Amino acid sequence: MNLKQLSEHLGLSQTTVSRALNGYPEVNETTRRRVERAAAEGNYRPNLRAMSLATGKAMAIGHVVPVAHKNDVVNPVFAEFVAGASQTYNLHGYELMLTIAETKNEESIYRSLAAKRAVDGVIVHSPLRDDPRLALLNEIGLPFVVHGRVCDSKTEYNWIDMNNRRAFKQATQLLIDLGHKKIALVNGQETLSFAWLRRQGYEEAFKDNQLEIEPAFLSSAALTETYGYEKASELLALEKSPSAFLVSSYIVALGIRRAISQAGLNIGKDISVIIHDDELSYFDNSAAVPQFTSTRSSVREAGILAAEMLLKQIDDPGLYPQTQLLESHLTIGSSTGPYKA
Amino acid sequence: MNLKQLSEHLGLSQTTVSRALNGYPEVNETTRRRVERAAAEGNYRPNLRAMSLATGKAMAIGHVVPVAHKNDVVNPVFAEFVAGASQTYNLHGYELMLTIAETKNEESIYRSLAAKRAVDGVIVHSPLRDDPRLALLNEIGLPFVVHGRVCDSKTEYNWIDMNNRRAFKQATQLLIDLGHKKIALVNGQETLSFAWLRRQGYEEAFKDNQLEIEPAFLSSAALTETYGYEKASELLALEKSPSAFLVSSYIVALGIRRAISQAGLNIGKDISVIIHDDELSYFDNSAAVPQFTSTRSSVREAGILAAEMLLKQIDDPGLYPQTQLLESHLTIGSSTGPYKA
DNA sequence: ATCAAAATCCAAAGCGCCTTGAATTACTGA
DNA sequence: TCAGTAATTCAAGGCGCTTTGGATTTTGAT
Repeated sequence: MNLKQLSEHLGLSQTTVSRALNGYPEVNETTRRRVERAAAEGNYRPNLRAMSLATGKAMAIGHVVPVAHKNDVVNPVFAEFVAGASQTYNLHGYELMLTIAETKNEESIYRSLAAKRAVDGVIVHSPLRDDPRLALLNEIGLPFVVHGRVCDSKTEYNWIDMNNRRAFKQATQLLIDLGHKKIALVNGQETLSFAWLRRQGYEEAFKDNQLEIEPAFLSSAALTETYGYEKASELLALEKSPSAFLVSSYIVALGIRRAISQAGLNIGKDISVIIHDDELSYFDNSAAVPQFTSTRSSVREAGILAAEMLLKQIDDPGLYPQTQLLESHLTIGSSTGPYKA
Repeated sequence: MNLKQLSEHLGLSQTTVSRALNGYPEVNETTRRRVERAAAEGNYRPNLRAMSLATGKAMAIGHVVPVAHKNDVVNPVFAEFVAGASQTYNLHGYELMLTIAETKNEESIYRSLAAKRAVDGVIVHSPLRDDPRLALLNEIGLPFVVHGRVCDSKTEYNWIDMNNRRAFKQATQLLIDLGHKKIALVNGQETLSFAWLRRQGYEEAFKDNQLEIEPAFLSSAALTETYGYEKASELLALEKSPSAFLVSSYIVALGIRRAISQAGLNIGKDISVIIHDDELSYFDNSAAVPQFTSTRSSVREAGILAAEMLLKQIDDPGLYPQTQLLESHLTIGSSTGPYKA
């Protein structure tokens, strides 16, 4: 069923039917209702491609998720973020176009999306400290929102981020207050800006308390369970081993927990652990007393907000770049306790 | 840069340029090269929407991922599957349109996708034992491939699945061979067909060995870490507690491991655990001696194959329904050992 | 040199929608 | 009653591409 058929069926012109359905004022209310009823009965929806062509809007948003290599880790955060964004798009009649792209192909994918007019804007995932995608997207003139921030950017741009620096400073301070000094930071890859900012928070807390950082306690890598396990095993075997771990994700913490229990130690008693909790739905850390003390921030919520921000930008291209900094909530669980010598 | 501009620039008709770029034979090789060069220089790509409208093909595939309620668990398997599928689409010039949909909205989303002509076909995720989506998609005539199988379907349809029944039968048999009789099955929701089939495999092994199933040892729920922890804690506290766990996912097994170590027991010695391993990239279980004994099957690979199957079906709508059953590999890790009284 | 066949190229129609500008009808006040 | 205005409706053009059917040029064999 297309517009032509529908309008013939109704004995009206295509113009009138189109206007009736799109809420234009210059159509009689009675007619409008008649049209709407017929459209519903015939299960009529405007052909998306024809509509797009006529209006010049793709009614789609691109999400380009980078992976380093073909079979590399897909950041588990992305599914949750996308679940949030998808909610927003559904509400506004937009589609979500997803591409998982190897980093080396990213530029050509963005260019292609723009040239093909496949999307009205994109969400940039996993920004780097100094991310070439900003310049690229500005050059090709595709509206975008970054999930995270680009630390070294000179220009303004739309972003939404969790306050990584503050979260990790706060968490470090909590550990210091508990008497810990040997605090290992098990971080994500520090070319990624979120990890870099977390490290800064960690360092600031040490500086504020005039404590020295032990370089061996700093590590960064892709956030897998194995990484957590291996790093913690290694650190716990040291003569001067850490008494606390500050960990960038729940998944990594699971590996750390494995190493700790294998070493015969007790989380929350012998060793303290604080994680950042993105509130992934299959890792529920929200019990009355959560298993992990954590800095918490819903990444699904971030997805909703990022999508809203982007749609706003698309609606009004003249808008001054929007930014939004979400605060995390430090929640005490059973994985932290006072330092024991 | 659009076709009109490009053809004017070249002093050719739009017809010729279009044909040159689309590989039609009726164009001089010299001309074709000239056109291709100019197109590359001008970074010309056909407008996707215009192309779609003209050809009647959307050049997009829909993935509708169901969640029970708005903030419910997004199956972590989906991200990995989609990463595979996306590879295939990139290769063939298709886009991936993603919707996270509450179950109650699914029907309207499929109908809308079809009526809007937004996609050429869809992948059906997380099929139920008796899934209404098959009839729906057949009714609206949208090509589809199911990731998994619908147990009670009378009609033929395209699917790709892992041999869940055989995998869990084999795993159960391994445990029985090791002397275990009290084997707990920690399964996914058994309205979902994968979980139902796994349960059947488990039951068949028991029957083959003339063993009785203890009903208290069967459980099923959404696959979260917490579920694993709580269920294992509960079972281990029983007077007659299981000596082995057969677990539907890595994530759930992490919770079980937590419960086991909290009970002061040792995995692989006091208690055996076998998991099904979807080879999620952030849970690497592929060490020389993996931490978990597992039935293994790459869900990313399944994504690649499912996408190829669907594209084939779209290319040739007359094709007889294709099916593909992937076998898993039983790999011995350090989480299993002989039964100790 | 000639003519049919093959090789190139082109003009124009059409995909399904929105939107401009004009035409028709209904309503208002004098 | 009638012009003047407001309320409805419509015809037609255009978005950027593919494709049909036809026109033109080249080629090859006689």
